[in-house]
Amino acid sequence: MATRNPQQAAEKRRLILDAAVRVFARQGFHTCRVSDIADEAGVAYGLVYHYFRSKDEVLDTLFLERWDILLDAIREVDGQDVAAREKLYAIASFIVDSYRHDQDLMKVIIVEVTRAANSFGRSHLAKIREAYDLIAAIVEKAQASGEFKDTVTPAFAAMAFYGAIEQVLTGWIFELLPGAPEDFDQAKAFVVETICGGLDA
Amino acid sequence: MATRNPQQAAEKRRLILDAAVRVFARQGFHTCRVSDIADEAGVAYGLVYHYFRSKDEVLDTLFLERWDILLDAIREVDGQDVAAREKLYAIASFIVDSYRHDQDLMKVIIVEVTRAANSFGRSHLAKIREAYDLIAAIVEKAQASGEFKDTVTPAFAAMAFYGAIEQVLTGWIFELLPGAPEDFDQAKAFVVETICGGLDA
Amino acid sequence: MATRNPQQAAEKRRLILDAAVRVFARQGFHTCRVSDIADEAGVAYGLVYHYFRSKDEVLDTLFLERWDILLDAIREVDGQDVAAREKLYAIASFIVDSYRHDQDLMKVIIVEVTRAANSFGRSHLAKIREAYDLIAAIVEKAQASGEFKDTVTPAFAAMAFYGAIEQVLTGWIFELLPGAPEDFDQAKAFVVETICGGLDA
Amino acid sequence: MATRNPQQAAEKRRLILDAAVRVFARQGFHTCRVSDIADEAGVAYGLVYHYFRSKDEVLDTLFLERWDILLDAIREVDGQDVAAREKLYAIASFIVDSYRHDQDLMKVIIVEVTRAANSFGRSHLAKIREAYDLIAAIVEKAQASGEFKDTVTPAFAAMAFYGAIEQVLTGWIFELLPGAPEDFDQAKAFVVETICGGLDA
DNA sequence: TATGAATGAGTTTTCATTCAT
DNA sequence: AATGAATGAAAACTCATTCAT
Repeated sequence: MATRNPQQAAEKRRLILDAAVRVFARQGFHTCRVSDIADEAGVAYGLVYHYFRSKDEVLDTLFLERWDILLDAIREVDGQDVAAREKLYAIASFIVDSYRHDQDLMKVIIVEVTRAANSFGRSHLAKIREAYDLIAAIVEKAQASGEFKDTVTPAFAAMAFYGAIEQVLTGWIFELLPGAPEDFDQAKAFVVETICGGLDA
Repeated sequence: MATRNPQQAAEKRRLILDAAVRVFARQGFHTCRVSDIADEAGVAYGLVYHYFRSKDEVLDTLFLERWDILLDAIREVDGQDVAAREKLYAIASFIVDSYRHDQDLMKVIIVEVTRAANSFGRSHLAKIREAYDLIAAIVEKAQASGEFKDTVTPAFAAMAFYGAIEQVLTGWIFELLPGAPEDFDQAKAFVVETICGGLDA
Repeated sequence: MATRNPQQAAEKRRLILDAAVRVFARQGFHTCRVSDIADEAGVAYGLVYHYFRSKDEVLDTLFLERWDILLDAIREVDGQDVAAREKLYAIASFIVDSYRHDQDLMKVIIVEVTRAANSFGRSHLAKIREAYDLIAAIVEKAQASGEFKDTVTPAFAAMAFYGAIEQVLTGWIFELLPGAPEDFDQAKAFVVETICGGLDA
Repeated sequence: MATRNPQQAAEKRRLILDAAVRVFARQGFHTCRVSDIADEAGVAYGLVYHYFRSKDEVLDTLFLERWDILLDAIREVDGQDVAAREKLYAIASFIVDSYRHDQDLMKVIIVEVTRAANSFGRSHLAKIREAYDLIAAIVEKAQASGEFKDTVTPAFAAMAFYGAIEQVLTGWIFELLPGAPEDFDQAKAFVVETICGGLDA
């Protein structure tokens, strides 16, 4: 058989990545075997190792692809000339929509990386932290401009904001919160309403 | 007396549990070996299996011991006749103090159970949820009494509140947030300030 | 508590042996644990080791007790002045009655010792062989006296005779043959009828 | 070609099975380790698990391969238009020749499966029983035709016949009976002579 | 005699990774 | 690029036996 062209090769790589998302979401990273990924992708066992150095690298790739998109989104939001509350809404919106659009992928990223700081997330801590820092910077500027009170540190506020969102996604993932389509948009508003507006009457 | 007294036996069991906390915190549950626990406790390998059916059961025990204390604390707080904001402060306070008092134990519970819903936490989801539900009930009553706005659902507010705290602890655990002694008390106030008071000026 | 008298001590030992029979019959020698025996006997774990050097010795004891009785029975039968056919009937009868009287014990002896020549029976091969030899001697004398044909060697005839009986017991044990009370006496006659009379019309 | 050819793969599998026979015969199934099989076969540890799900499955495979051949042989014998006595001779002959041809394999099958009804044979009881039933059917037809007396039930006669043969093989295996080459053919005749002709003069 | 806690050696199985084709 | 056979390290768990009381 003639050598496939680069385009086709890239497609196989993608095929494996997409299969990995489904398998990781279904079985968990540690519970699945490399052969499960190959089977799901419909390719030979060894091909996974042709495109990736290790099982870890598959997850690394998935995480980095997505997280860089998130970081870009946050940076873009930050660059806009809108209120901080708007910015936080846009970020929450982006994350929630990411989940709505590809639940498996976000489940994998949150469950296997972001909330697995002791195992997998460890090596991505710096990358994950970038998101927190970007959010903190938004808060900091809002405090400087007087839009936000300065009763809490920006770093703390960023953690509270991100923690709230991630907890909500986790709630959906493990069916602790109702996750019907309409709940997604509601959640965006709720997060901002809670963090910015507060619960107090 | 025909046998070692129960007191001594219980002490060995405790010895193993305490050693496990240190080992799990240091190496992670999945990365450590049962022999690491035995070595840390200074007992023979087999004794771990004399007191616990499996490595899992050791972690189960640690989690349940602590989580039941947390649930009791929340229930007690809820029973008091104080403002909801006070209650949330008391809960945040309890959790933060738990961390201050035994960082290893809380690290293990959060990293290996609470945030590992896909592996270990799966079997404890119902138990974990109890905490969310208790907090939600506090919010619900506060909304009914007019102390809290009813712009968000109680379940959502509970997740945001708990998610914010856990994220802060995670920040301390992985050194993403300053965790000096004075930061602990500050954090208690910050959480409530953020969730109840909101960031808006 | 005052020291038990020898009588009582012997009783405890018996208690353990009898419990072991039930446990070995139910779970098999290799599958059961020493603690199962102790539990079944209602004594402490360590007491088994007070009376027996090892788990093996418990089975050894059970086997030797019974097998010596069998050897004595065969010798006694052989000593009587009756036809060889009568002798073989008496031996078959003794073995079948042993099974009828204590199915668990005979199951253990056959399944765990006699038919486990590769593991446990290995060390008792000489003892087991004594039975074959005694039977062979009976056959040999019968051939010499003209009661039996000398078309087969005595050793062979003994193996065929014993093998037939043991196979029948095995059939009962594993429910491959009907084992109702009336089948026991029938079997005694069948064995002799087959081995001595032959199947040919 | 993209992969080792199937022929080679099958050969490795066979290599492992043949090595297992030698190891099981020499050390016994329970006493040997999987690594012993791999070493004997000259392959890597893991390859055993590439071809077989477990150590048990290796023995399962050996047993079923051989036992199905035995069942086929019995069925073929039964299909021939010869006297029942001839049929029983042919069966005894087949079993004895099986032993002569591959002593290790037959030792393993008898010692580890057929006579280990409490452990391994348990799961093969139905399969083992098929042999008894086929033999019983032969006896039954012979009784119907008048070739055999009907003094014993066919099921019983089958057990006596098979038990006698197996006991003889066991005698060879454990050197309780002389197992010189000439003894093999003699044994075939002896079994039939004993079971069909009887010992009585 | 009696108890049961304490010991630790031993083995199956899993599965990521490598490699010959 | 593609295949899947081959490799072997790693660890949980079991349980017979010992021993302090």
